[in-house]
Amino acid sequence: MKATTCSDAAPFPAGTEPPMTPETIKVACSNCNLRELCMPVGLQPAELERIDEIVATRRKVKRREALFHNGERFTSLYAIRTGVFKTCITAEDGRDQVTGFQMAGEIIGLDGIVSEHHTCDAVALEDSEVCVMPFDRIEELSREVTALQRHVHKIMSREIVREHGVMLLLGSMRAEERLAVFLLNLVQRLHARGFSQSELVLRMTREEIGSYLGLKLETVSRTLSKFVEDGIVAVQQRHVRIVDADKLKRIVNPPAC
Amino acid sequence: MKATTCSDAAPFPAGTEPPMTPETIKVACSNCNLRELCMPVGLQPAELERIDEIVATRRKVKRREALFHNGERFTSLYAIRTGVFKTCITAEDGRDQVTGFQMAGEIIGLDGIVSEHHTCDAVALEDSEVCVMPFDRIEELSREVTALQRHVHKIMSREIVREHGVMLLLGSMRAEERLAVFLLNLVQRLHARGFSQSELVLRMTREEIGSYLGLKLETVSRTLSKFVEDGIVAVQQRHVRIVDADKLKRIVNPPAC
DNA sequence: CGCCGCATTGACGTTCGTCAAGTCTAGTGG
DNA sequence: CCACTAGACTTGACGAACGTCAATGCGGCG
Repeated sequence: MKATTCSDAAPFPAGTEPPMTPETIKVACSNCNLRELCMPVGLQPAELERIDEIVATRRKVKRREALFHNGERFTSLYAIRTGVFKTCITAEDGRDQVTGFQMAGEIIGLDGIVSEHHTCDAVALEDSEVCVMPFDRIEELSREVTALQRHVHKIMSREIVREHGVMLLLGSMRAEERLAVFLLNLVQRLHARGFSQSELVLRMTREEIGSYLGLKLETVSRTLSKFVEDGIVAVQQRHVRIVDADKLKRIVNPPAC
Repeated sequence: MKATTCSDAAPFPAGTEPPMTPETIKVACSNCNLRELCMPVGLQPAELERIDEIVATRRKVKRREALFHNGERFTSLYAIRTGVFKTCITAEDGRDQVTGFQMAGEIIGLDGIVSEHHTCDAVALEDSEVCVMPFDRIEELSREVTALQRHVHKIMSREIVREHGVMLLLGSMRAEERLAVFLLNLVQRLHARGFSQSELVLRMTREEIGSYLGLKLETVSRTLSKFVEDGIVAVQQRHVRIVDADKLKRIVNPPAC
């Protein structure tokens, strides 16, 4: 059985408009099949029409290419249409830290608002496509469409809450717990996008996983191997099948005493 | 010499209005001396007047008391007027993680926007006072006052960027670096509020510092002791004097090779 | 004055990082 | 189509950093 992943046969058809020239395509959120992931729900038809004004263009980003770089001027937020990204910051001494992995329907670029410049790199882990949403347009429209204003606030708040969770993970969990949390989170997000609950393809290297989880790549590899020994997952390179989800959850939440 | 701290003789006089009844005092941002810390700058007089509508009341919070609890319904953001808070989340198994320490002029409660419920506890580390800013009022007004809208976005983005920094710290720094970063950050923020560049009073326990930095309290204590041995700081209980700021900075950023 | 919470310090153990060797796979070019 | 190579991954041996456990010290408050 072939693992379904974000880039393999998507549960939603990939395109909703007829074929066009690759760059600077005019697009509409109103009939985008990812709408329920990245846009507010319960909009009036008139509002929905206005929301379409937000997305200026789409942009394709090839594997290993950056959507934006640290230091670059901030102009837009990006909604991921297809593909997977990592965001990472780099310390002065060269150490870098993956701050997140983002997939279809998720928004990147929020870090740039405060200083008008991006403070991290966003790099595609596979060939990807994003909707470019100029931020001044978002601000303008969210003054008029209350639901959009609320939605923007929620997206930012959600990111803050997510990061709190990562801080808990990095601050107080052991390697096995970190990896278990990571796998469960990934598979849950993929499932929300119509993919398998038990199979996934890692789009990132062991080193990138390690960077995100505050571990060295060898520790990630060893911990995965231990999960395999314990019959919790089956691993073949980047293909992971969760064999015993309960055991995996018990690593995170040991049975109450 | 007595260390100046957030609660000792403040560089700005504590009150800007005549004495009133302790709870539910009507207040004005327009003549608050913390304005440049928590409000947008460059407002028109008319806008400034409208901003005053945001703060509904003030609220005093005693040491160890919570401003809000995890799970509580979210209604308002809070601007700290005096005092210091910690925010912390608790995992199912009881472990908890301090996600930040906040002081005068900083905003807490952003975590609650996404789900309409707070996802962390905010606890005063000393007797404190906050301005209560009902969020629906903020949203309403920020539809009309562009500078406020932009400001709200920046505050949230700033929190996201701050947390990226904490992730870097937790994910890849050693105990000495973490503590050095922590002390430098604290003293820098206090300095921005008119306090000493070299002296501070820790309002939190070693355990709380450890929780924030992903270390055990013993490690915090030992690392502080090492800093004292190395002539970097002088410590007496919670009073810390930075003796050699350069050495402290060199722990974070070792000289380039 | 005595108690209690907080902090310090030491001895020891565990976890994870480091270094190194070796394997596997996907991608490239002949 | 196949051989080659570079990058990714695995595994082992060892060591360092930090956690754990425990004893003790110190200060503030009732």
